[in-house]
Amino acid sequence: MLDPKIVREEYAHVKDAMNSRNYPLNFLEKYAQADQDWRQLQQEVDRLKNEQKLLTPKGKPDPEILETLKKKSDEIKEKNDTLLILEDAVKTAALYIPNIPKPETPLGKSEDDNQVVRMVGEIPAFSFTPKPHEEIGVTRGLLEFEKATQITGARFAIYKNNGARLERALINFMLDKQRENGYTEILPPVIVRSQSLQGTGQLPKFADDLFKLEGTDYWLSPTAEVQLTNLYQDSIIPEDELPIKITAYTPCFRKEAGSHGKDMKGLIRLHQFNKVELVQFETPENSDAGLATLLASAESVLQALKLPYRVVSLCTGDIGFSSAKTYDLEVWFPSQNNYREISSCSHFTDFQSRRAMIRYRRNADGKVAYLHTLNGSGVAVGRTFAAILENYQNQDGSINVPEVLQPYLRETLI
RNA sequence: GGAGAGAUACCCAAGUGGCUGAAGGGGGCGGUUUGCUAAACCGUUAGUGGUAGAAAUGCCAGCGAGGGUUCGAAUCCCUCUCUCUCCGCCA
Repeated sequence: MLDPKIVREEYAHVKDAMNSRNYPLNFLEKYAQADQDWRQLQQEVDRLKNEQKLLTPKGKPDPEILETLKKKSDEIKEKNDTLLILEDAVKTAALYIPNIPKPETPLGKSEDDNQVVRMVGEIPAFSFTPKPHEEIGVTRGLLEFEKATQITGARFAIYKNNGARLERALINFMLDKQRENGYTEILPPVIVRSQSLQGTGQLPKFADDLFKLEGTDYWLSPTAEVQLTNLYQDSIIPEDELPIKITAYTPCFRKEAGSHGKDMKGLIRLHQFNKVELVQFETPENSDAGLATLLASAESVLQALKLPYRVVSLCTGDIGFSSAKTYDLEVWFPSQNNYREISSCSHFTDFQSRRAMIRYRRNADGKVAYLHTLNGSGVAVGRTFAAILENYQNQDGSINVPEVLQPYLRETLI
């Protein structure tokens, strides 16, 4: 949610921001109008309520005053009904307006305008044609897709034997790594309620991307960002406790609506996947530095695994709804001869903290203010699994186990 | 799943229609006393959300959440959520 004051006072700037995102202006316009109407009537109703209060005697009112009070009450009731409708309109409209990109976010219309910030690691040279991970995984008995389709449906996978062990090793490795990086480990529920999804920005606009449990207000969480960020919903944190850095491994569930036919093979795009998530709460002064820390923490996983990757700064047309600035980490997939997203590290400014009411008490003046939230994958486990299979494959189909995983897996070759 | 009890401010707790945005206690903060500490005593202390304002400050909301009754609701009615106790079931 944007600061209402900014929308009122810097309307042109907000409008530019929406344009830079290719975001239709009608949401903003609708909001601005509703906001104006609502404030006007709010003042009117407040005034009437105050009059009513002043008129009300301490004990039982005499008949004459009672008449006046009744009239006043009717007037208030009528206007208040309208006010409630307007208030609802303002609140709803506000939830559909995306965040304002930070000035450093490159301008651009689509992912083609994203900027590669740096490339890290060396792309492996193969003396043979590298196979795609789903082929290696199935041949090697690590993955099974057909059975998963029978049991559940398309876009699900089964990990088997050393495959299951590798996935588990990766989860443990990543959590340990993030603990070294200063993140406190959390094991949250994977089911969340609407309000939490609204707090982080998935609802109300992106309900179609989520699985809802029938007959309840429960949803399968699409990312632990939801649980971790909402761990502090509706709270006021003393400044001394900041930054708060937390991490969690969770399964994530996404409908992948609108991506029919895309990435149908392998582990790249599933309805259920494992992810280690990083969430950070920072003061506005420290949040930019916080994003750098978060990004470095995500990168540390890929560096330790010696997977080649690049850092991409997403342009205004490509950053997510809630984000003001996003770096994607993209890992090298030899079979696709391309980089694929494995982590997305975002700066949300006070957008989520306004929605979820996450505030902090400033040391300087004792006042309460919205803090800044950041999050990123640290990193997507399934895609890391896939990247290891592809980058560490041998001609005979075996896979070298990355050195840092060997203590976890107790194998050097699988 | 069955039966019952509860949710009031930082904590405990009083409050069944107006003088209560809230008694009392604890805690916190300030002070008196004191060699220091403790005790005692005196004083003081709701955070928050919205809105108007350059600000000082004003106004409105707010007693688990949402509705309703009433001129007026912490108090009466309805729905929901959560917590606790007992029984049943279960990893």
